[in-house]
Amino acid sequence: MTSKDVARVAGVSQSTVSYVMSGKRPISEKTRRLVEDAIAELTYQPNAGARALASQRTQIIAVVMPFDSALGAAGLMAFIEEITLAARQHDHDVLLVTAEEGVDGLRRVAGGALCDAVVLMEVRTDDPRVQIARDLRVPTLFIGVPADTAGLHCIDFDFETGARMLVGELADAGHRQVAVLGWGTAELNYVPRFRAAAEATAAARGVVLQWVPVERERVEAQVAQVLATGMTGIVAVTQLARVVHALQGGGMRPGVDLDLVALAPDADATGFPVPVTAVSQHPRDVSRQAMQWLFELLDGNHHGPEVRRVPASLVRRSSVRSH
Amino acid sequence: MTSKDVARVAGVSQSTVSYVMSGKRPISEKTRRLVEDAIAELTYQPNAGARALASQRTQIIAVVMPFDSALGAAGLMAFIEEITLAARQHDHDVLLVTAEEGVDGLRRVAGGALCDAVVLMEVRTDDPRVQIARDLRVPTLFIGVPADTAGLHCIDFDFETGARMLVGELADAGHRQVAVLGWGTAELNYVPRFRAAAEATAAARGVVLQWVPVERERVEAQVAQVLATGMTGIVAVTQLARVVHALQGGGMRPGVDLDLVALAPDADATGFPVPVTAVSQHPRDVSRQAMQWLFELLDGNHHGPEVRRVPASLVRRSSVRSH
DNA sequence: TTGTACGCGTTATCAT
DNA sequence: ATGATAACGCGTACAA
Repeated sequence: MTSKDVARVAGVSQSTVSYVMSGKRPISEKTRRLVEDAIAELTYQPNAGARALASQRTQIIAVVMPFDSALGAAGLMAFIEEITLAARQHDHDVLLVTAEEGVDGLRRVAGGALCDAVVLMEVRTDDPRVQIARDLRVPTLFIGVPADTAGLHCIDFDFETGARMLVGELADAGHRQVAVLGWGTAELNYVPRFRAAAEATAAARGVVLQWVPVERERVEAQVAQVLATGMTGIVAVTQLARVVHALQGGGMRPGVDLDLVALAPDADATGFPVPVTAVSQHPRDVSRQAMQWLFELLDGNHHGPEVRRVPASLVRRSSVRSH
Repeated sequence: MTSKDVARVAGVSQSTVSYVMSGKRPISEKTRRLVEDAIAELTYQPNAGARALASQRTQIIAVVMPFDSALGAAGLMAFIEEITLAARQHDHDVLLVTAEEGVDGLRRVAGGALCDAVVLMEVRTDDPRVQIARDLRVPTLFIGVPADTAGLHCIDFDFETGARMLVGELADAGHRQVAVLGWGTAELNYVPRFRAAAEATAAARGVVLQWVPVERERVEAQVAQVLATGMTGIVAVTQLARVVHALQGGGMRPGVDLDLVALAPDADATGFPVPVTAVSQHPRDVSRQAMQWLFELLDGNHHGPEVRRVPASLVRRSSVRSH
């Protein structure tokens, strides 16, 4: 089924069929109906390859995705879901690219004209893909803020403000020293961003901050170690479930024996007997805004390169004693 | 950068470039080097649209995916990861289609020649997409077994055997009545499959089976209700984390005060203080085998329509008292 | 072993 | 308002 067939059935020229579909030319009501009827009768659908070749537009967004993220599987799925939804709303599809393909993956999808734009997740502080992205023929959106953002479009959750809020909350509760159960890596872009802001806030508020790089399999031991020092102000930024487990194991009840705040999705923070005061990374907001921006770029609304942050907000629950 | 440019630089014809890349024609060592050097020099990459148009092959697999699955986010990610990896190994890419698009999504990607094949997840017992898939121009693989499989290619985990193993394990442990904390819906294809097998096994072993359709937010209450009946043999097929929590809350220790078996990924089953005897759905095995099959179909190895099952296996851990 | 020429199904520029 | 017609970039039958 090609547009030629439609043209034959409708008794018009092939180009008329094309113009009826694109609406880029005034068409008389009569021939419009003729063509539309033929399209319906033949259940015609334009060939994506031919359209891409002729129009230089694939209607495809490539998404470079990590498979094990500090966000967790649920966070990743939320990202993908929002991105796909937004794409479809703009008549685009989503092509999945694994982070494992690295720099080559970027080159492949952009260079081969497989896509009209790229969304890059789980950006590293010093990310080799940044270099490539700068002179790609397609607009590229970074979810995350690498060290050198010159010429880039970056958007991310405002980890800095989030860190300030969490440390501030414990400082407000009267703590003079707090432990931050932090990420074990420093490569992910937001880790140093979060950490620096947390430490600056601590310094400004006159509290001593101890950064504990959490290892997935040693959470219990590490929490026990922190508790042993008599510390009663804790910020958990990852592995919240295991941390809560470990605290309970140590006989310490959040909101009673100690104060716990977390960086975690609302679903996670409310999933425990004691709901946890937390800042959410709002993965859905981030991806929604990212896609909105991306389509503005595709529509030629040329905002220059820029770094955008999605506002942080803290929700108070019962894991911190009122004061 | 087109193959024409490469041809000019290499001093050969455009078709020679094409044949060098496809290997579908003997090429002299000399011209091969000429062409390959030119390709490298220009960092040439063939245009995907043009290639698809000429070859009638897009090198793209469409994956129709649910965003909230009974599998959980981690299970879904495992599927996507394996599918994407397998696709890349066969020089294909993955296009994401949301289950929300339903029947139209299928028609869109297949009819528009956007993809060479379709993988369909989270199939329902009575799935409207089955009808469409039968006369699609591209091979379609169902992950899951709908009621009417005539003319379809279906593959799934062997839920039937899994059910037998789990109920059998509790029967072996001497239980004369067991509660199955099951899925709350009956629409998903594997729910009735699992349930029927579980009930058949129970009947054959002379045990009374109580099927409890679990509701995400009422797990605690439902577990309490089951415990109140004095039941000490439990099969959890979903929401394992919440179930374990609820049991602990009720003061019942798996492997001590009662016997618990589960249908759950190994990672989940071992994530608790008491590791749980479980049958894993092996999402990675399922998707790997699915993709292998799919590419056999694409390569023209025409196995007829068929239903395949990925073997179940039970791993004994300490949530069941030895006997 | 290599080159020529056509077709794939659109979009878009000329004409009319 | 509509119809020819020329790209778009690649694959491949046909020639040489």
